Amino acid sequence: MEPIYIRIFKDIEAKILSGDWRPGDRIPREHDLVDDYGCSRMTVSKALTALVERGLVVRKRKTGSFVAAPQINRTVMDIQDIGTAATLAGYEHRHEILTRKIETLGPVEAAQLNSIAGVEILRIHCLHIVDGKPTAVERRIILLDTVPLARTESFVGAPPAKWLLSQVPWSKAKHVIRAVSADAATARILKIDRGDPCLNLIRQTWQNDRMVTYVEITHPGDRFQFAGIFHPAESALRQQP
Amino acid sequence: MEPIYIRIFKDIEAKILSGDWRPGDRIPREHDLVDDYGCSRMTVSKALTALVERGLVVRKRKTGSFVAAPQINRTVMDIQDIGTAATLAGYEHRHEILTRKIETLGPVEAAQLNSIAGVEILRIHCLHIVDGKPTAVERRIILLDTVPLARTESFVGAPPAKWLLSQVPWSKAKHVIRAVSADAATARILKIDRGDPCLNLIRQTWQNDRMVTYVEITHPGDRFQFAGIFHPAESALRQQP
DNA sequence: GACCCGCTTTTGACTATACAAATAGATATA
DNA sequence: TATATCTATTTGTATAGTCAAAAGCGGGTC
Repeated sequence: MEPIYIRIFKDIEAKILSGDWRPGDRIPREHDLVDDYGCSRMTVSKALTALVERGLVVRKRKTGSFVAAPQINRTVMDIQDIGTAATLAGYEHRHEILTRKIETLGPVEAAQLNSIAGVEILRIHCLHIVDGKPTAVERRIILLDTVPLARTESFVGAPPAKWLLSQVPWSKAKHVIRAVSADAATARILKIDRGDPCLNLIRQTWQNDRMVTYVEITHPGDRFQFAGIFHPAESALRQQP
Repeated sequence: MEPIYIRIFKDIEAKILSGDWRPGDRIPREHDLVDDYGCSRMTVSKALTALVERGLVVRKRKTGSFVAAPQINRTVMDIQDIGTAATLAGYEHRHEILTRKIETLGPVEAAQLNSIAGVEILRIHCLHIVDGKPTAVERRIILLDTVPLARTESFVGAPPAKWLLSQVPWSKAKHVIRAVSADAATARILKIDRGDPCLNLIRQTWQNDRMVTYVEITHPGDRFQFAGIFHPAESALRQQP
């Protein structure tokens, strides 16, 4: 028999991850959940505390509890929203959409992504420019099945990573980081020499086992690095500021 | 006024991070903590739950709660114990200590590491060989002040990363990941060509604001990558298996 | 309008207690 | 001796409340 607080946790998590409750939505008050589940407030509170810890919920006295804005707040992901990182470091950042087209996923790529051939995808190539210098090429595939709104999104206002994050909470992410030599096309776009070392990041994201996006980001080795400071303690205890 | 459960959390955390209570040591029973702090068992339990979440404590019915074996279980770190990663992937792994000497930290390096010149350090160069191929050069500095036992450790049995982990729990870590070209020395050791792309990882670790170690690991780009799958949910709820 | 005051809602911390589940160690049995 | 059974200990979940702190809201005063 599953503990009640875990049932509550999973129920709410499911509502959020499925997109049923969207970022900013208010979630039921503790008292209502007490009524719904027929349990004590401590039990509800335990579930909500875990959801805050998980990063899906924010709570505020008097106002209530809300679905949190999805955030890349853990693990490597911290490092990888180029725009935010650049802004934080005090640099000016802009991006250019190089190509943007709707296709169907071919069999080879489907196998590679562990997805199914024939589904509709949006393929985007995007260049990131930080401090006036080309700093990353982003080659991305978005599954239109999972994110239908992407079909009409131009990505001019916010780059794909940022836009996606505001649309879809992720439940699983896979990363690969490697060093590669620049191929001809990449070298031309980034204005570096062929063969120069590049930092290559691949990220694939799922929402409840439905693939959301696959992206490969290539940085010139001399113009970018991933950096992060980790205090493992911080996450466990979160006193209000 | 700080909540009691946070006081308990911090007290125990401090005992563990200072090395006062060592991995495997039993920590006071909940009932004893109740007496010590003059609070209810629920409050103690909340603190202990947070410590489990933080990864510092394991609890077991009937037997009690214990200081957890330090583990690299979060963030990028998952990926970076070469030996473990190699073994998991089914490869044979061994390492060779190339050089090992005790020095004092020079002013330039001290500034670079944000440490103080003149302190005694152990400098180690180490080669990692996976599946018969040289896969990483590790250049490491260990502060003998913080880790006195390192003075007499040969690192033949366990490579420095693993040995350190068993000795010192970390409270803060800083990472940098970049792509670089192999310099002459690195190329020779790794048996690659000068200029080949390499994945370069720098990690600096502290225990309570005392620096523990600084390490730079260089991988041939074609022979190594960091990969990881993240389920942000897992950490928040930890049901007993 | 600008400011202060108090009311009300909602979460935050905590208590004292109860019973359940796991299990190490002792005891009894074949 | 080996195995099954019991028991005591310790954590795990849950209850049903209390009091406190934050903060939105409205009213009154100047």
